[in-house]
Amino acid sequence: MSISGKSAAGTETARAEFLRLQDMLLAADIAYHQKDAPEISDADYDRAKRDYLSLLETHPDLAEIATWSEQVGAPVASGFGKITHAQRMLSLGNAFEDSDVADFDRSIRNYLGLGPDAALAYTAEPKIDGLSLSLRYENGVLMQAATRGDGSVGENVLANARTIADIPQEIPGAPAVLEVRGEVYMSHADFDALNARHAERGGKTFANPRNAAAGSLRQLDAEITRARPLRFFAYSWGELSEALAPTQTGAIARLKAFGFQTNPLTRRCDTTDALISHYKDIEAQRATLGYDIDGVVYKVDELALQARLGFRSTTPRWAIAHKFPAELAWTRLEGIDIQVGRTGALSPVARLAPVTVGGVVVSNATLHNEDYIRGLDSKGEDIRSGKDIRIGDWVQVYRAGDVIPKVADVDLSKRPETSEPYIFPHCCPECGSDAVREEGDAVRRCSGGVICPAQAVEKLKHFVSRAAFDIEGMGAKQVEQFHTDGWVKEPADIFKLAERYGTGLQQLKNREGWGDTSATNLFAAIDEKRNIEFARLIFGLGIRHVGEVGAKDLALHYLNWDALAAAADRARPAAVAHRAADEAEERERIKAQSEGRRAKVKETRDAATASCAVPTEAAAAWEDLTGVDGIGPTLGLSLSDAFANEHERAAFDRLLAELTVIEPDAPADDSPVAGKTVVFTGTLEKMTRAEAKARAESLGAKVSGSVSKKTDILVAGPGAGSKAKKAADLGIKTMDEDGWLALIGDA
DNA sequence: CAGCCTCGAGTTCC
DNA sequence: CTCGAGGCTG
Repeated sequence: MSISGKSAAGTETARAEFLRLQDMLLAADIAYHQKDAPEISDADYDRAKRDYLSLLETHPDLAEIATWSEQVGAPVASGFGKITHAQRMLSLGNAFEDSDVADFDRSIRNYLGLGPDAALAYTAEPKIDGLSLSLRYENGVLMQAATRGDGSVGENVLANARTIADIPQEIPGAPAVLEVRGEVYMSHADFDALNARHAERGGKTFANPRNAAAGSLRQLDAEITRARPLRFFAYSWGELSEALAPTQTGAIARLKAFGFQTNPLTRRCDTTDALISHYKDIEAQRATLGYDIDGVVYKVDELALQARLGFRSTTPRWAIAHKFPAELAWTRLEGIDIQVGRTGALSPVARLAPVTVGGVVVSNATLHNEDYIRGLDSKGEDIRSGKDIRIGDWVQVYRAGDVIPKVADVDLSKRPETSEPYIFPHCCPECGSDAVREEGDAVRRCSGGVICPAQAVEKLKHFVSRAAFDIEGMGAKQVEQFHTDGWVKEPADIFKLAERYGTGLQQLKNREGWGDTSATNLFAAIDEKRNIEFARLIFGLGIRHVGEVGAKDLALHYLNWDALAAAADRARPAAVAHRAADEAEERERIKAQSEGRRAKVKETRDAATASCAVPTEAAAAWEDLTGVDGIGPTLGLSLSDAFANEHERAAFDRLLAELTVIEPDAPADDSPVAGKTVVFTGTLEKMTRAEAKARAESLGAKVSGSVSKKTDILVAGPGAGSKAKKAADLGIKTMDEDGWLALIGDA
């Protein structure tokens, strides 16, 4: 089935062949995704896909009649280029209650140092339920259209954005660089018409306008997007070569003048009461707006204040989304399954009679943990007026944040008489080991450790996941298959796959789910990751409490594997002593409680530590480890345990033998205060303490509350007292607020 | 030592 | 996206 002809006659043949392949792929997708029953073998599917794509390459005109595109789950080699946002596209914090809005206002006033009665204006606008899009204009010409992606890197859907009537192609008189952000959405009327059209032709229909908009915007063929009635509201901006206006309100007016649609329900509000009242207004109009909204967004109006407030790790401090109450649905709870996670956590999942909630059919929902089923929260307080959840119950389901299905409530009047309280298993459903719940812990965990196959599989899934080794073509399914076969028991085995089983690929090729291409691609993808960044390696190990951020912190501190392993080894005696002290303290607490007296915490800890005789070297290594920003005793202990466990350590060594670790660059110092420890004391007149801290940290400085030997700079305002004196005694560089601002170039 | 913020680990559906 | 818990700040 090789196709190469480009002659006129060849083109006719190519066209027919193209349509044949397209039908085959579409049918196979439907069979696979909707009926869960593949009609052709994966090898045939792979071959058809490859031929289809190569035809499309040799005959670009075929794009006009192309309707098949690779689905989610296929290798990421989609037709869209990656775009790194000049300014990150963040999400918003949420408010559900009026009191959350009051908290939002209070924390802003705190941060800015404003009293409760000082003037502070906000804007309020409907939150459109669509997809956000960032449009970049250079010298007034639309150059890029990027989806949000993970917030840092999105996809360029420029060709598709150009087909949207609400998006101007050119903006005369725009700043040299103008990034406009807003929401792509589909109106109810257009959505209904589109689905009717699709249904008529026997095509698939979309579950809701949001999915329809998302599916339309991500078409590889812009002509398909053109036929979809997408719209766009502008509400924000990214990089700008010049400011649009001094206020949010003014900036939105400018965007409107540039030719964008802006939401007519956007209002400026002077008080939180005005915000809430506008929220109620919008909520009342919700059904007649003609498009989906899921709440109201509040923003600080003054842009200078927005700049001062800045951002937390994932959300701006100056904006919040006040969400409408979630849609609810009732259905029957048919069963409760227990899943075993990577750390051994047993999580109950509700199996539900399928029900539509918020435009999506839901048949699974999380039940969180043992206590949640019983009707208790983490503090042991009643959350469902005493009602537990039982199999057979009529339960109320909603999608938390309009995404994750949750079981919220139970209808006791419909409870079967024969029903009994659910008994949470006390042993692991996968390996049979005891499942224990530690004091004060909400989760029950399988104690099987290395012998539990479920934990092993989940650890492997974690290892290949996006933030860890990110091995393309090796997803959950493949990991499960390889593990069942006994080919991959631990991460190191992944790198031995080709050598052990791949000669000629014969064994793999004959398996279900594997074609020639996918096997070759997989081995290439695996080889690619033999060179791995140190932080990804640490994260990939799956040590409890060591997540993406903790792994990065450790990588930056220790720089290479040997240093990390040596630190863990050296600190071991101190780690053991720390745990002994913890346990002694726990025993003392229990004893003190039963004797009705206060626990002697400090004495107990000291005694326990003393009896362990920790060498100074170990104590120093432990101090160094737990002194890393964000690394405390819990994480330190967990790390120490992993390296001290001989099974785990041997597995680490086997893995390391397969890899070349890319070590991080030593921290750059492009700012005069990078890496310095700074203390602020006295009254600050040009900024609040929170602001000063956030600004210093953004420049790579560490801000501390007290002066010590480690302090590099003391910034002393008027009224500085003991700290200034101590700094003088220690000979620490001291400056006033202006000196600091000059140093960091913020004068 | 309490209260905040961030992180980790869990989850669903497309 | 949410919850719980770890770590840091005031």
